[in-house]
Amino acid sequence: MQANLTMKKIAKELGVSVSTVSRALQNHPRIGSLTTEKVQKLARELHYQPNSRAINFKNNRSFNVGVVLPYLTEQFFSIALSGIEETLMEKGYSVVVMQSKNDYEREAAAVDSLIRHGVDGILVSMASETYNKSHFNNATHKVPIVFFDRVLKHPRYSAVYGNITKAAFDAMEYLIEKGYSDIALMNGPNSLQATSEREKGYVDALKKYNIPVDIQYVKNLNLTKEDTVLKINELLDLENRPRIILAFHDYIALDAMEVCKQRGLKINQDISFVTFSNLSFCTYLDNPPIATVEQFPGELGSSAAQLLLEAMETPDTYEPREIVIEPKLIIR
Amino acid sequence: MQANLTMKKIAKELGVSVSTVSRALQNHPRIGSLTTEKVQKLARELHYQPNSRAINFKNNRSFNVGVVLPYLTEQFFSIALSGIEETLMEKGYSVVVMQSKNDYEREAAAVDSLIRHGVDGILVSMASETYNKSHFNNATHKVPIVFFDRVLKHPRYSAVYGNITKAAFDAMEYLIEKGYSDIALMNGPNSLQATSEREKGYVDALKKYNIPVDIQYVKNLNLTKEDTVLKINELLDLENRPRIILAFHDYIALDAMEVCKQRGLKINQDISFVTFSNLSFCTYLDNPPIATVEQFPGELGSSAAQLLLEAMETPDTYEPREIVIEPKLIIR
DNA sequence: CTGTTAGCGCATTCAG
DNA sequence: CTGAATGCGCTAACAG
Repeated sequence: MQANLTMKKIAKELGVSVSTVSRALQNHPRIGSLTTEKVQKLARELHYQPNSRAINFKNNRSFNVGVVLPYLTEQFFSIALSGIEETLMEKGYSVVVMQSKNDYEREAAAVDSLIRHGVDGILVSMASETYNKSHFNNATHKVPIVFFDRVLKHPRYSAVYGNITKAAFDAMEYLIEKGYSDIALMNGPNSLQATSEREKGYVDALKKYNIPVDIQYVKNLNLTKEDTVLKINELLDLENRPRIILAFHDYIALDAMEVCKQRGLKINQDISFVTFSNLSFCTYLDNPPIATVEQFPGELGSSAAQLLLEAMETPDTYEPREIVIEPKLIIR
Repeated sequence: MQANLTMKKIAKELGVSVSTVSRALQNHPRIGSLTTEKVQKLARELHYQPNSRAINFKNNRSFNVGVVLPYLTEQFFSIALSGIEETLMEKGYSVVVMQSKNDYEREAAAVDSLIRHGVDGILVSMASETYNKSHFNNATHKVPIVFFDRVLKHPRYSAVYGNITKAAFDAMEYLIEKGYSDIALMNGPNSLQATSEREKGYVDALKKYNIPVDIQYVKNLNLTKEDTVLKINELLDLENRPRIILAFHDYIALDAMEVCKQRGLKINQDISFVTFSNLSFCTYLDNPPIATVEQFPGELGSSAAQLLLEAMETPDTYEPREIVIEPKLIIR
């Protein structure tokens, strides 16, 4: 564990100066080929590794990028992270990851910690409990920030997100055209931008087909299982209970399905689901959601990473902007 | 994006020396409380942030830890990573993550890249295709390495892993006591240590109950879907096809179940499954595996992180060692 | 072609 | 109590 083989030692060993070693190691043209050879040979023999901390320091770059997301254990985010990692790795960057657990304090601490750890840029998918944006403002004075999926829409920031309004509209239109009615919406928390967008798509589609919007059919969830159980029960207790439920994501649908089954309803017969995410395991269900909106989390992540790369590598010409990834309705 | 507010500037501003600023900022006792106050006030107003790259350089520490694992998108690993992140975050470390995609070259490149990025330690869950260990040997000269789950057993390295032999034995014993016979094993790739351990537990249990080991019942898979389909078909083609299948993990079981259904077999009636992982969504299946071995990936990750912390913080007294996490058989 | 020097930001030792 | 000087490892401008 000797991390202290510096150029100085190999310079002394060879009786040359440190700068000669430095130059020889980077194949500087103005160094004699004999010297270069000699230096490189010894460096190899001694397993010389340049001290990255010194280089980071000197260049004021770390080639590290921070990622802050709600939960690593949610497949949506781990897929996004995977896309991020692949994109950045190709360009020689490493990914430093932190979980906010949807908590504002943790998110602020994570952003702060990343800055202190010296990352060159930050990717964020916001915590649902984030009510105050000052931690982003502070951070953006030091490094560029790009949001993905759970974005902060503001001219100062770049953001990559799915067109949720259209996705919701398309899903509704598909269902309505298919002849379904009594469609309820189990939406996300108020704090998420996507929640109002999803509601808009839902309402727009109903309006287009002159179907009255029943306010009782629209529920916002806080994403805990208890709340899901509560809200699905409320929906099932309505005198005209919904035939179809548009669910925030697959896990909400699965939890709701359980309640339905307990109450004696047959899935995809008495009641069906459409979800906003396409988790691989749903194909294994005997009665999966009849349709699902694929949001391409890997693309979201890698597009955000691309934007960040641009922001980091050409900061002078970089202008914050938004990229919209079109989700795709998948009929099962 | 001005990342260049140094102590020098605040020293000049206040007409004191840089060293005074440095000391004031760390509440050095030998600095006048007025000066300290004055310095800290200005630092706060100017949003002074110490340059972490300079500090890393000076202390020869980065408080970054590298994690190399096969796939972020596999829930087992994302849960492990989550455990790692939680444990390290508490101690002020950040996590740099890289995927090996089970490829030796990528794994070696990842380890190398982490070293170059200046991490203080590395956690590894080995790629299944890793045949050469020299990248670990090189790395361990610079920073400590701890393996988790897919471990390299060697006195030089610490490792945290599940007791797979016992888990397999327990699962088998449960099945045998329950009266099941004709139990097949869809195991992992040869390259994984756990594969032979699982086979040992399987064989040991059969021997204990004087049941002959049928070599045709034991299949090693390469974890591609095609191979899974191939091997389950081979098993189903046997004249006495298995009644129970012990599967490497849930996704193998799910893919195998599909084939079974296509061939007209009823799951949990004609054929049942037991798996080596407890993925949350299995509880939503209509016919889930009848039992599963919970391996506590989060614990594996956080225990490995603990060992690494010890190795990094008290390198002089640290001795590599192994921690075994006992898996738990969960009957559904 | 190669050596000397300076400097990145900070902590620390040595002087006052 | 405070300032000046030093050095971490490396690169690069400046001199030969």
